[in-house]
Amino acid sequence: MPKSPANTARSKRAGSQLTPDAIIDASLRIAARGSEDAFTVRRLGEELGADPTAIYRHFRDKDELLLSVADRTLGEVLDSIPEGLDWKGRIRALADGSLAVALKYPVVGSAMASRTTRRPNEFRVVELILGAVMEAGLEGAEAALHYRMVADSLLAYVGQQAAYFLFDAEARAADESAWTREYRLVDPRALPNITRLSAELAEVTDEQIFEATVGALISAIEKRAETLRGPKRPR
Amino acid sequence: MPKSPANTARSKRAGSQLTPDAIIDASLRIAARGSEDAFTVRRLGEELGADPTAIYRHFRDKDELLLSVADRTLGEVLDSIPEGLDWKGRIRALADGSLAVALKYPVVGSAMASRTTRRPNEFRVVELILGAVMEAGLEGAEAALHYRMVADSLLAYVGQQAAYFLFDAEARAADESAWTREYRLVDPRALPNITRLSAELAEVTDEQIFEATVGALISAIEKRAETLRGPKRPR
DNA sequence: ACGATCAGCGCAATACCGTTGACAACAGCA
DNA sequence: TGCTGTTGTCAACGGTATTGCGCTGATCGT
Repeated sequence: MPKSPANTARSKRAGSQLTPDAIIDASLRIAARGSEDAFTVRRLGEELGADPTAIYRHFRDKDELLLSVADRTLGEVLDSIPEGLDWKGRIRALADGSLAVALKYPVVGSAMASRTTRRPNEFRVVELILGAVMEAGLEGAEAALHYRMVADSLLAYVGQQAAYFLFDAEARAADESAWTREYRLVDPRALPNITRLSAELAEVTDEQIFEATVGALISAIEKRAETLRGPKRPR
Repeated sequence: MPKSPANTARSKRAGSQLTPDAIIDASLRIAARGSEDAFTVRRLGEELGADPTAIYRHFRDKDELLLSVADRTLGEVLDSIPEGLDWKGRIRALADGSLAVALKYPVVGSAMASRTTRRPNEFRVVELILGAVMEAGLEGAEAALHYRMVADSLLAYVGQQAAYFLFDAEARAADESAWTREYRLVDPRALPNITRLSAELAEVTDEQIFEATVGALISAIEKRAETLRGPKRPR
């Protein structure tokens, strides 16, 4: 019963066509097709040219596969972050990279928004954010709290964007035109602010919103660090 | 054979036992049971004492039902916000109320995080947030942008919390103990920050994180309003 | 007052989905 | 050579949302 003793000496005769990595690759190919192609076990089998259920020889269930896929994409994000940035730059790079990869593989981004993979690359992300908030000047419980703020907010936001992106283009277009249209048709007496700002509301872009959100998180860290540093020498 | 003798009174034109409101009520009862009871069409039929497919006489599909349910809960949130609060108070009340109701009906909260209902109560929320950011001193495109920042961030965060809450208690407990356990077992050379802060990381509470996040959003609005107001009279 | 209409409901069936158990082929080892 | 365990295939199960058909009973027109 060589169930899973660590030795295994993988060199010898990996008699299988299917490897975890190959399955993850195929999953990413499907995920990259977004809403045009559902990410199902059967579809995955097709992509691999194998029986769908063969996947269960390598992953306990679809959830475990998804976690592995998510960890791979997390690695993509981390590797895209250049060296030598200051703490704000690292957080911005992490945010931008996360959003980009979540929109590239929307199914993964949306499914993992409320999960924790507990795999290697997740720890690297934690380490990165913690390092950033500590460089900003926070310590101990304050650093831990602000790490969670950044991580949770970012993950939630990015996951939500991915889920929204997963709507097929048709439904999304209807959704957005409805916004601009219905905002103008609203009762001006009951909803004066919407009426007044209907034009501006229609013109806000996702990029602006994301930038503002990330900026808010960074400012919060900065401000907290200043407050904690300041009391001896009030400015 | 009329299904159940109960209704009768229903004067005219309401020969049906099932009404949209009754279905929404039943949906909320199921949703309130969280992860103990899946929110499926079949279960809903059971709850109503009717055939599951009868629901389709009142809602086009499950999605439309969910949107209606979500709008009802949005109303709950809005009605819980007291009069006479300043803009910060109103945003905090909206945030707290949204989180509370999303945790009360986690299935609804998680499913609607990336959707827009385009129903009456959603407009009321938009109006409320817009009013708040304008009272804070923002106008036009700036007001629209910061409304979206607050709305999107809040919805995403709250939805993510609801989704996480939906994990059954067993899995969640394993998840959390794993956090505290694995953070201590991590390689201290590769991940020094995690190692150093493992104790503090385990002690951060959800309430602290939510408070910090909402505070960051409010601060961002305040700061932006100051910047825009300030240029003539730099402090 | 009576018959026609028709909305609301139950029932059976459809098309998916993830997952499992039994079986066959095949590699490595004794 | 035969044993054993891994890996892929196949068929099937129980779950999901949804749809088409037929019945029934209340409503309405006459």
